Amino acid sequence: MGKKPLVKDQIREKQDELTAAERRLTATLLDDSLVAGLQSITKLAESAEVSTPTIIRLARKLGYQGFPDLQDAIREEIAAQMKEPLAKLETAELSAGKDHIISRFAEAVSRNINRSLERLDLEEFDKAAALLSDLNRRLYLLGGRITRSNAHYFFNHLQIIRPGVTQLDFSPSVWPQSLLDMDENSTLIVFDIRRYEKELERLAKLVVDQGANIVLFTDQWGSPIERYATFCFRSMVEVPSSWDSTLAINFLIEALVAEIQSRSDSADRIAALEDMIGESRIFRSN
Amino acid sequence: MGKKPLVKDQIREKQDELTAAERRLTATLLDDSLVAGLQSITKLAESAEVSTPTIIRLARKLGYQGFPDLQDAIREEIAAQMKEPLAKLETAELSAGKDHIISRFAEAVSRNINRSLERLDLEEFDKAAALLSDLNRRLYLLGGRITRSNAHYFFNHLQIIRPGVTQLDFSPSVWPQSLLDMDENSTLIVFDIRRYEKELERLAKLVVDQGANIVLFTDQWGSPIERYATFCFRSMVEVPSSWDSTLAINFLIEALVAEIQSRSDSADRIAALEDMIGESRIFRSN
DNA sequence: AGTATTCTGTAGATATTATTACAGTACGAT
DNA sequence: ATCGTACTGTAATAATATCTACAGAATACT
Repeated sequence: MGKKPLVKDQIREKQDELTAAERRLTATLLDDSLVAGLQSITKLAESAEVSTPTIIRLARKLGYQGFPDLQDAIREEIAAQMKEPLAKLETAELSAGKDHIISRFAEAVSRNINRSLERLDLEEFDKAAALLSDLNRRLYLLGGRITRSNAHYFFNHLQIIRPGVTQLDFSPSVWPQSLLDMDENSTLIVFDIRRYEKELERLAKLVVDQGANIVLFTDQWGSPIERYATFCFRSMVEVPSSWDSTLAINFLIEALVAEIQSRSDSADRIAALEDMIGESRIFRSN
Repeated sequence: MGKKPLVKDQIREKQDELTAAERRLTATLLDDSLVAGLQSITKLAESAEVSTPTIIRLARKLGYQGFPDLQDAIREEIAAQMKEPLAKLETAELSAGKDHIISRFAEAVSRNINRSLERLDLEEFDKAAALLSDLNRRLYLLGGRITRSNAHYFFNHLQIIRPGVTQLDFSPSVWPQSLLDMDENSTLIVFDIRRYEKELERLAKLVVDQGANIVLFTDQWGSPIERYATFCFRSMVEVPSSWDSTLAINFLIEALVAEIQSRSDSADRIAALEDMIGESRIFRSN
């Protein structure tokens, strides 16, 4: 069985060979992500302001036997879309926005988070959260050229939630100092997406040799560090940009922060911090 | 007209008063985000392995006149969901995952990005992108306690794409030095979500007084800095966590990076940078 | 302008679907 | 065990949808 083409695409493709009434019809359909096509042929005819035979003729032009046949295809397509955690943008940005970067970007991001979540093993997530919540373990964070921001974001939160969290400097020259401390009671959280950085891999090896665990965040292709990692989270990163998107990675970070927070009852800790911030603010303001 | 309840919720609500066959039916429906309900009553009956009258009886129990009436409701509901750029997760994580943090988080994030994009004015986005692409202007970035990571992420990319980009230190004590340079040819990109930070606001005022522009990224409620900002992007940040989610903000950052990149033809610049990185890597690796 | 061609809709035939009435079945209570 | 109640499906009927045939309208081409 060959893969069926999407009705949406079929319509776009044949747009040129369509007649006026048929275009009125396809406009109504596309306007609505095809949902309008799930009504009865009569109702659809009314809302598109064409006659019912026009609808049947279109269905045949697209290669279907009749209207119910087309309807089945549409229903399947919509069902497939609904299954996705985050559906494509496509029809959302109406009028001028169709080809806007925001529109294309949203579509890609949806796909990325979708696919990333599909692959995500919830048990692994929970175990990783447990590991990172363990107050007997020290945490170290490290990112690459781009992902250092993500590492920092994670660090920023972890540091507030629990003690024993250290962010490694981006410069390898100062790593050795922290490296000394990493043992079997340590966990290194490392971010490495393409282009994978040699220095990170070398550090990972050293760290594992000293008995520490590694939690890795990488892209869909997987960093070489995977072989050293106890937990590995792959996220999709491709977007219509010269740059990769770390949004799916950020999603995981934020979800982990929420989970770790709820595991380590850190209400006291945060309250204390808030106090300190409050005081220092009073101190610094006029 | 009162707002109609969602079919999905109606089903869940009445779950207790449903009979065995009816439950079989609702299981089939919910399993499929209700899409199965858009088939003919006959087909639906087959796939749920109940008789057609059972379907009608369920429709009546839910308060509809008959099957077509229920179908209309379902279609509307699905149409509404399809209109959202990013649909809710809900049904996606089947099995054990329903109440998992990942599931709830994904739903919240969908809503956040959805709403944020709905509000987003594409023209404003384009104008902001143009402003940030203007090589005659210097850019300064600054974030708050949490958002400094976002600022850093943006900085990280901007710095590669174009010259004249500076990240302000998080500590207000060293601001004055950069402040001296900010004039009508400067743009300050500032991130400020709740709890809005007084220091940022004061800086914003000073900066505007000196003639610089401000591009602000804030949350749905809006930072006090809005009054000083030339461009202001509000994003939804609430998630089931003790922390706010900056994912919608990151979305904007990444989209802006893509757009700015494509405007400022920075291929040469990046190639040069890649060279430098390559060399320094060779240098550092044995 | 006239003719050929294509497009589109009307109306009725056909097929399918939704509904109803009723009967059988399962199950719990007395 | 028997009765009663509630559940479920079968089969016939009513309603509706789909499709076909045909004819009028629009368009393109001499």
